[in-house]
Order: sequence, then structure tokens, then C-alpha cells
Amino acid sequence: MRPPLKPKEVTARLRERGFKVTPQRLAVYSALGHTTVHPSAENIYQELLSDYPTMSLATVYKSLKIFCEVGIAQELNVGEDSFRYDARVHPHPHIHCIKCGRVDDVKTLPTEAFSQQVTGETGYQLTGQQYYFYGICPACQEI
Amino acid sequence: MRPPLKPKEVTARLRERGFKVTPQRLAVYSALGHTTVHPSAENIYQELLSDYPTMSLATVYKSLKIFCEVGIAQELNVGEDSFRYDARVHPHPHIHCIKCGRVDDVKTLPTEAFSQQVTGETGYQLTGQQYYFYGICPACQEI
DNA sequence: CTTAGTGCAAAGCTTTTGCAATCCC
DNA sequence: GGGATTGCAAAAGCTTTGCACTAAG
Repeated sequence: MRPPLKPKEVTARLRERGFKVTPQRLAVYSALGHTTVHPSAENIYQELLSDYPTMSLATVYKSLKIFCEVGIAQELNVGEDSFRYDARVHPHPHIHCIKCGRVDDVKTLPTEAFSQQVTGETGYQLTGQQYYFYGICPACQEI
Repeated sequence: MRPPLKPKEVTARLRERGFKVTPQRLAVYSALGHTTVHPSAENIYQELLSDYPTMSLATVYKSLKIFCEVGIAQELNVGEDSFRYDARVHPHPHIHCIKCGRVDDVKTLPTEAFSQQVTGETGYQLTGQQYYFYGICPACQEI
């Protein structure tokens, strides 16, 4: 699985918003971008520890926060104790297995018309959306 | 705004699942059912304090957890620090104002067909879903 | 060289838990 | 009366913050 952005592109996105580029930030982005499991900050931290023994959890949190701010990551909230993160920022639904806890991407997209209906009904000026589905994944159905 | 269930119905729903009916639980349900603001546990606790001076926040949390378990309330997670709760449990989207923080109900429903598409694509056995929209509410647009 | 970032430990929050006293059934 | 529930305080997590040191530009 290759990350949505190459290191050079990450560098550009950070610099154009006034953030410095550090090995830690690139490492966090790389870890997030190379996986599809929608990891938590702790997951990423554990993953990086072997290659970056001095990495701290606080730095992972700070990096993720900045990524969300500059629009190269998004925060997910399926209702667990902790947030999960996703480097794929185009709008797409997520589905959460209530047995094993995994979170998968869903490619099927709701119609654009639905957003327009919501705008019309609520009068809100829409800035984003999240669709979460809950269920039992194929693997857990077999148990 | 009247609550989805009357006290007698709440009582029945609790008893049929083996839970006892207490004044505290009925009060928490009543507070939740009479509002449309999607309150947090803390909100409900503050609201009840004047009428129930001995109410504790822990009891509010425990009551809400049981309501979710027996299916007469649902937990919302718009990405804030805390959960919000809703006594209206039929599936409906929510919209969160990123300026003032309010959460409104959305009546427009995504097509049933969408769920079926998701089932087909993912192989998950669906048990639930949440749709969250984010934007700026009409009042905040005027500021 | 200047300013932002790192990493550690401590603090802050929300939510949960342990437990004695109390209340529902 | 027996067992669940309450309410308090303490604990448990996740996330943020303060601060001295370090590194990016």
C-alpha cells in the first residue's frame, strides 16, 4: 500500500503552511500512509519505536494534529476510546467491525445529491461529512 | 418537545431486560427525551442537579449506558471530547456546527439502497450506521 | 542565529470502577 | 430480604501542555 503523498509532497504541504519538516513528522506520515488499518496515535507510536527509539507519543499526537490542520490526514471517531487516523482524505465511508474492532474503507459513495439535500434542509454551509457503518466483518462471521 | 417514550414505556423496556426502574433512571431519560440538543452526560447531570440534588454524574453515565444497551438511546460521536446522547434511536443523520458546537438532527435519509451497496461491497453484516455532517449553522453564518 | 519542534513528565478531561449504604421488587 | 443501584471518591485511559534542550531554515 503506497501513501497518498510522497515525502516531497508532504514537505511542501507543511512548508507552505509555515510548519517545519522534521524526521519525526515524515516518519509519522509514512507510517500512516503505508497502512490501511486506520491506526490510533498509540498504534503509530508503537510501530515507529523500533526505527525511532526516541520518538515520543506526544510528538505523534502533535504531528497528527498538524496533518489534519493542513489537510493531509483526517481524524476518525468510530466511538472507541481513542481517535483513529487516515491519510486518505477524500470523503469516503468507514465500516467498523463490532467484534474484532477493525475499520475498513468503503468505496461506495453516497450521491452528491444527498449533501445538497442536507444543505437545503438544514441551511448549514457544509464543510465535511463522515459516514460510519457498523457490523460484523466477514472473518468474524465465520467464528 | 415530547420524549419518544413515556415513563411507563421506559419502565417496561428496562424491566423486560432485567434492569430495575429507579427515579434516577427515569429522570435521566426524561431529561434526554425532552430536549433536541443532543446533550452530553455532563449536560444532563447539570440539568438534573436542581431537581435531584443527590444525583451523581456516575449515575448519569450508568443510566445512559443501560439505555443504549436496551435500545432506547444512542450515543453520538461528532469528534468532540465527549459523547452526546439522543433518545431518538431511529437512524437519522446529524449535523454539527463547527463554530458554535450545536448538533442538529437531519431528517433527509440516505437511500436504503446505499446500505445494501455497502453490504455487497464489504461483506459485513450490517448492524448500524451513523451519518455526520459538518458545517456552519445558519445563525453562525450571520456573524 | 532565531524560532519552532522534540521528548519527557505532569496535568487535564471524560468515563469507569470499587464499595458501603440504600432502594427496588 | 436479596440483589441491584446509588453516590462518592479514586482510578483509568486518552490527549494535551509546560518546559528545557535540540534542530530546522
